Amino acid sequence: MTEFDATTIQSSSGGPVFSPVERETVQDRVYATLRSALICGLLEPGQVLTIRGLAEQLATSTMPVREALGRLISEKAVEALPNRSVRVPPVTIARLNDLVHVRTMIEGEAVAMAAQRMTKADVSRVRTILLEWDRMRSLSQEEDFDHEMRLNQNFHFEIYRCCGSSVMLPIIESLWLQSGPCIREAAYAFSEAGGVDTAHCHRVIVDALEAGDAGAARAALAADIERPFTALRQRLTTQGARTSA
Amino acid sequence: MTEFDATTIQSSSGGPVFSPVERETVQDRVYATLRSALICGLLEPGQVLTIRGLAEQLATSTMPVREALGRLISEKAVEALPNRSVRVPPVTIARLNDLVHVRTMIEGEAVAMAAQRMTKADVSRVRTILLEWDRMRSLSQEEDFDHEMRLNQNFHFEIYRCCGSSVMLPIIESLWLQSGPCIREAAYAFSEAGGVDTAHCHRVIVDALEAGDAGAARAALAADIERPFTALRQRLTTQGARTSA
DNA sequence: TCTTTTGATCCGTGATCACACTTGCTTTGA
DNA sequence: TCAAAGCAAGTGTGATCACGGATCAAAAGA
Repeated sequence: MTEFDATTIQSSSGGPVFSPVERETVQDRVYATLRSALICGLLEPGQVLTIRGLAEQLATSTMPVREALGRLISEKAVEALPNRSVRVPPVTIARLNDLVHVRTMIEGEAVAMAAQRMTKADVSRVRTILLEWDRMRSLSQEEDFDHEMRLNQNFHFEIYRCCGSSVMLPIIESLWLQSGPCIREAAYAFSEAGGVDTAHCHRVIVDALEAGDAGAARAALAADIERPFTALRQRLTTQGARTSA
Repeated sequence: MTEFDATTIQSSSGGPVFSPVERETVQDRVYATLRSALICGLLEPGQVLTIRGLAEQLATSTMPVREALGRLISEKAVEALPNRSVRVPPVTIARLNDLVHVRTMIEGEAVAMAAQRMTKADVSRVRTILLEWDRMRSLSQEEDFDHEMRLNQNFHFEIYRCCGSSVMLPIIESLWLQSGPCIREAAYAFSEAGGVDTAHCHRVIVDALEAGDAGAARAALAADIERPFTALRQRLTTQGARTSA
């Protein structure tokens, strides 16, 4: 099985020339689009999504959309109302605290595991993301939230991928999907309070990873997760029942 | 909103007569059927599932089946092969260790949280399940694995429901879905080694919950999760590549 | 006898349609 | 003027069909 057939095309170095082409279905593209929109917070909490509406916007039939929505529902990224319509979950303080607690526990374990498994190459790959981040900050004065959130996501998942648990990764992805709609607002709220600490936080994490200090990495990540949510929590408690309608 | 309309039918005691009827779609029934089969280990690891085949067995069209399978795929209960066919994930030692580790962490946190929140009524409800278990064991000499696994599931989730985290519950359900196909074989393997300790384990858990001792509850649960898997792990290492084909 | 090719069959994907239910607005009545 | 009935547009669910790709077995060739 691990041997190549006699007819397998090989390069002069002995390796195979072609890697399998990826076959992306329409459903996959729809799912990826919605998922990205959810994680980046482009969809407002409480917003109702209709199959036909999304199908029209995405210029497909209803079929790929309903299956993509079904996947998102079972990942708790969107919720199915008893009317059988679906909406992105509204943000409440209870749900916020719940998400922060679970994320701290699970992602904390992931970085702790990663800290004891990451090679020098792994760490330097993560540092590269931080460098790109710094360059972006210095170049563009106006803040590009979409790019920043994508870099943040890459930073974290580059680490999580090193934890060695293929069971944990999908769980963490689901948690990010659930906290995505909050995060955007949280990022805004936090940016006002001064977002430079985020970079500092990330640097502490990488240092801990490089030193193989699992406890320090876990603590630094906990701070990183907790920080934007405290700002959002304050905003929710003060202006109260705005999103509860 | 909390007031009844003037036209709301009320009983003589003042309460409403009718509660909302549940609307179960075909897709929900298909999903529930597959899910139950998966958790109870009725489906063999590595087995390939076809949409048309399941639709024929369940006497429906392909539509509800493909959507139910889509949900199960995104919950990692089954896996999608590059051929676009789906199968029950095969059992490997690495996956086994991964599942045990993650389950111990997450479910351990859940029982620890539950230990500090459960009321006397909650604890007695859990004890009732153990009593039913004892009665079942004493009555039928031949072992009814299906019933036993359902009681085990009820026991654990009755506790987890008390942890107060609506984010954790779906994650734990997904983990059970993933370890279901292994568990059946593990239960067989463990039953030979003497399964009376399971009842003891559960009793220790309930005692810890009643005392509100989070640490003891977590430790007892960890032992409960670990035990059947060690037997299965031994079996896999000895007879080796049986399921790897 | 073994390899290769060809053909039929099966399967997943996506499109389209019919049906039942919900929703929101208009009309009708007091 | 207001509330209730009625109507119409919109939505999710499920069935059916067409199309492209995958799989497997039989047949043709070396």
